[in-house]
Amino acid sequence: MKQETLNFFDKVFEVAKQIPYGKVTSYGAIAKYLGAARSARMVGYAMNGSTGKDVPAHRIVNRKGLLTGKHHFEGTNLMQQLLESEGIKVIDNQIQDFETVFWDPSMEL
DNA sequence: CTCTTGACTGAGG
DNA sequence: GCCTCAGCCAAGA
Repeated sequence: MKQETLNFFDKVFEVAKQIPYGKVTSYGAIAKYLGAARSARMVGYAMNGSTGKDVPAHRIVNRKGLLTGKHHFEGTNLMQQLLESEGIKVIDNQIQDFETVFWDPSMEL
């Protein structure tokens, strides 16, 4: 399976889909796993097309555990609602116990 | 090809 | 610990 054949966006989606329930990760972690540690911005950029797909974009936050991408969701608190539904505590767009729920693809995969 | 934009990150003050 | 600046890279116009 040559992942090189996949577009950068597709790679991001594949990794995002592998994020376990009740866990979150950062753009940089995904980018690093894809071999593009400096392309964290691209990860988020790619997520623009995540809506409508099976990609749990709500599980992806920035390195601070802040829901920077919530503005790309339909509602104003939809992203937070989804995370809380998975047992992740979120207060004011900030994930609580971020280290506990953090999931690093380059570490687990 | 060049310029702009962006759901980021790390370093410096 | 917070704010600002610069670097990073890919896609779209």
